[in-house]
Amino acid sequence: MNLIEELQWRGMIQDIMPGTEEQLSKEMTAGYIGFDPTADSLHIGSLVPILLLVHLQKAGHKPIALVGGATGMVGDPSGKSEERNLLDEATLNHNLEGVKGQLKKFLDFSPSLPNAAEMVNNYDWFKNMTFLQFIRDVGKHITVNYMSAKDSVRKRLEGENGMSFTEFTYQLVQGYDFYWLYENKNAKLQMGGSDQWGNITTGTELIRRKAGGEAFAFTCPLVTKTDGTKFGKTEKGNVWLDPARTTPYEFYQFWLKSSDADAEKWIKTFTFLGQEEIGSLIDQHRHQPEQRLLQKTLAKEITTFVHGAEQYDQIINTSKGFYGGDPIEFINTSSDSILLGSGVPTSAFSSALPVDAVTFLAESGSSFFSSKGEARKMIQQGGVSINETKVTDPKTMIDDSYLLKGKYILIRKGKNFHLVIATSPLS
RNA sequence: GGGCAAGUAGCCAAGUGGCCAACGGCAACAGACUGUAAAUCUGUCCUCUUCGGAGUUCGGUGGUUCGAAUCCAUCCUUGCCCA
Repeated sequence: MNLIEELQWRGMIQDIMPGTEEQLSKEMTAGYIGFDPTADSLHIGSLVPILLLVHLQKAGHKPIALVGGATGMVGDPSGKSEERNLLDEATLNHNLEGVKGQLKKFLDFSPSLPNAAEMVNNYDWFKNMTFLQFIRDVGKHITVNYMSAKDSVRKRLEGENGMSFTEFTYQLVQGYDFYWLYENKNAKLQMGGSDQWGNITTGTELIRRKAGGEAFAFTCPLVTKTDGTKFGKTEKGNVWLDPARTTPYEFYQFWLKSSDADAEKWIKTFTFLGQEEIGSLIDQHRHQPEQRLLQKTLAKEITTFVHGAEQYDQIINTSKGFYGGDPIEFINTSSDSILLGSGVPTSAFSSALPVDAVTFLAESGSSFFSSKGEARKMIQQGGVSINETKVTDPKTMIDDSYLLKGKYILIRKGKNFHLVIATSPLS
């Protein structure tokens, strides 16, 4: 199975330019993907592009990860119905560093490799480019008619919000990236999410017209959930790759909670397991869905890939402790480092016990209960347990007798476990 | 610069003088059912609350009125058309 066939099987190819497969089987090819520095960490939406680069490298080709120091200053209109706000330079630089640091973990940059991965920043070739230079050397080759025909542009022209010249220019800026990499790094392939197709083809067009060369591209479908809601969100927001933003434990739990239908799709896309193995996993899962074998495997593979095997072991231990048996028992018998190490959501309670349950929850420092009113409502709806006992009366008093190991209290909102550390218990 | 249209809660979107914290849908959270699924049904969903209420909203500001998201003036933003 060649690279394209494999990616197709994994459901990672949406559009592909004719000749791409031939190019890839002909010679070692450098291919790139751009990452936007819209935040200082990538989130799991960027995982698919990262995996594309990894697959590319595994197949013997050279992956180039481009961070958009220049394009990030402009703002990609693709998939956006409104004009984007520009980031200031300090934020941009901060984000760039964060994103670069993460990308480094996933690819092999060893200089000894013939197909060593490379990281570039398009700011490097744009910083000295003048406006006049750009419109003479680049803009001249592409017609406005061509640019306007792109979906990302057309939708905005037809829509109610219009589009600034800056965003209109974006595809040309990105197109020039491809051209530059083609000329300087011999990059003949660009990949990206399917929303990037329009921008990508502007690049190949530019290469054709300006350099008389031929370049290739394919895109991957955007990851969706079967129920149509947005992928990659939890109660607390985006799922990030940065353990400081989304703890490995929460990361693992995100995948573990995926639905059967999603798990079947995602295990192909997000893991490196082979066709046969996945086939048999799906088969087993269908016979015994309650085992959640697919979800467990999916979560294990991705968590290991992103956070490492050691973290995974710790998480699995914690997860089993909380969900498998008796959480109270687990807390009582585990060391602090095991309890806290992998990142079960925790918070510190700072007032003195005893207090009533509502106040306790509201002041637990937890993002799960933002106010007394909310805590009360949750209790009244039957959504709160303290130390695994459902709280039904908002006036329940929480005192020292609730403390586990003299300092912990286990709160549960819905199915989320949450550890509160009482720091100043009444004695 | 001129003409027309629009700006409502996280998003979409009703309301066009009092019954409006504002119909409905989506998303989100919780409950039941389950497999830490999905689907379905139920509740919550501006903020705070001693659950009795209290406070702040409908682009901004001023006005008319007993009373405005709704009327008037003006400003801002956006789109379309004309110059």
